[in-house]
Amino acid sequence: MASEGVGSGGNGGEFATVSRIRDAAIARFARDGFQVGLRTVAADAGVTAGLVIHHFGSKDELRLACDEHVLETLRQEKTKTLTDGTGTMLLAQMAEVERLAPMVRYLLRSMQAGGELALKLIENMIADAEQYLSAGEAAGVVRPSRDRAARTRYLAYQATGSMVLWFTLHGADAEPAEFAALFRRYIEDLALPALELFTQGLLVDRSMHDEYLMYVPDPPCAGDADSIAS
Amino acid sequence: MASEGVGSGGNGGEFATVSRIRDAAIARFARDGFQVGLRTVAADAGVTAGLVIHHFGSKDELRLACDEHVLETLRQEKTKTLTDGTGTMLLAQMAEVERLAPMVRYLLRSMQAGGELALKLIENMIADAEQYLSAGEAAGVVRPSRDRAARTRYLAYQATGSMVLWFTLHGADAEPAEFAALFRRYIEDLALPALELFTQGLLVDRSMHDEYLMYVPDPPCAGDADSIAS
DNA sequence: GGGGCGGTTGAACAAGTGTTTAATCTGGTG
DNA sequence: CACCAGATTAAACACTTGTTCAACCGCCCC
Repeated sequence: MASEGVGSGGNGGEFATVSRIRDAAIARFARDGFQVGLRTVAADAGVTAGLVIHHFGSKDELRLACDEHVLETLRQEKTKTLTDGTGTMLLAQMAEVERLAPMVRYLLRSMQAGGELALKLIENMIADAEQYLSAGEAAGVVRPSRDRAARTRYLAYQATGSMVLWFTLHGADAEPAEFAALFRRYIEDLALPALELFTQGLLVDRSMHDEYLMYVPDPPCAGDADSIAS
Repeated sequence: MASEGVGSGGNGGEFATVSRIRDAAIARFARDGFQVGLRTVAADAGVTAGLVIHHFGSKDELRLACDEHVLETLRQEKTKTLTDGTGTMLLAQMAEVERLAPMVRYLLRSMQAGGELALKLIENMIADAEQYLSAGEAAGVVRPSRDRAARTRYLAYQATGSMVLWFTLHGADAEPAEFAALFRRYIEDLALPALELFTQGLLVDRSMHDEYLMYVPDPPCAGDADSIAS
C-alpha cells in the first residue's frame, strides 16, 4: 500500500487524504498548540475524527508523523537553515520563510512544549554549530573558547530559547499570515544587539570573568588559560 | 476577618484553607503545568474540587491568585533576584533557592505557557536590567551600545529564554526535590560561556558587524557610530 | 438551646476528550 | 453482476474537564 507517487494514474486524490490530514494537523498544531482537539484537526482536513484515528492509530502517532515530516522536509529543504552558529539569523535571510512558516512555527511549538523532537532538534543544532564554530576558529574569525563544547551549547540555547520565548509572548495568537512578518521583526529587533555582543562583548574588562574563574572549584581546560587571557 | 496570625487562640486552621489551596496549586502547577486538573490540586490541598471553585470562583481566577502571590512573594523577597543584568546568575548565588524553588519553577512554567504574568515579568526584568546596564555604563564597566534599549531587551530574552528552554527540555518531569540541584547545574554549565562571551565577544574582527550596518536600511543612532567603532 | 452562616462535601451536570464500533459508500476484480 | 477491500462516516463509549447544586457540619451569636 501507499507505494505509488503523486503522479499515478487515478485522479491523484485517492491516498492524498492521509497527507492532507497530516498537513492540516501541522498547521493547526503550529497555530494553536498540541492541546487542540482531534475534531478540529479533522475539520480542517475536511474529514472526521474517526478517520484520523483510522489512518494514524492515535493522536500521539499523528503528532509523531507530523514531527517526522516537518523534520524531514526542513532537513532536505536546507540543512543549515537552523543550524548555523547563531542559529537564527541565516534563517531570516532566506526568502522562503513565507512558504515554510507553518513548519517553522510547528518547530517553535515543539520547543515550547518539549518532548522528543525538540530535544533531537537542539542536539542537531548543537552538533552543527560545533562544526561551524570550529571552522570559524580555524579560519581565525571566531575567538577560541576555554570550553568549546560548553560555549556551543550555550549559544544554541540562547539563540533558540530567546526565539521561542519571544514567540510565546508576542506571537502566540497571531494569524498564520502574520507569522512571517513577525519573524522578520524578531530578527530585525535582535540582529544588531546580537552582532554587537558577538563583536565587542558586554564588559569592558576581564575582572568579572577572572573572578569567576578564581571562585569556581574546577576551571575547565586550565592548561590553555594563558592562550585566551593574552 | 483575616486579621489574626498563625498563633491565634483557635486551632489556627480556620482560614488557612484558602492559602493552603493556593500554595498547593502553585506547587502542582509548577510541577506538572497548568493543564493539570482541579481535582488534583484539590487533593494536594486535602479538599474537594468544589471548594476550590467556591473560594476562587474559577480555575483561571485560581491561577491569577497564584500569579499574584508568586509575584508579590518574590518581589518582597528580593527585587533584584531575577532582574540583574544577566538575569540568572545572581539568582544562583543565593542560598534560598531551595526554599523558593516552587516559586521559581512556577515562573518558568508561566514563561513556558505565556500569558499575562510572563509578559509583565519580562517587562519588569527589562526595566530593571536597563537600570543595571546604565549604571554599569556610567561606572565604565559595561560597554556602550549602539542601541541600548534593543540590547537590554536582547539580553533579557536571551537569558530568560535559554533558561526556560533548558528546563523545558531537561527538567520537565523532575521531582521537586531535584529542582534546586538542576538549577545549580544549569547555572554552572552556562555561567562560564556567558561570562566569556560578555568579556571577549565571539568574533575576532568587526567585519560582520559593520557589514550588517551597511546592509540594514536605517541604522539606529548613526550619530555616535564613531564613539563605538573607535 | 435555636438560628443562621460560612466552610465543606459529594453528587450531578454539560461539555469536551481520544477512541471504538458498526454501518455506509465507493471502486476495482473475479 | 456479485463481491470484497478499503475509505469514510455517524454514533456511541468511557473518561476527564470545569462548574453547579443541594445538603451537611460546626461554630458564633442572640
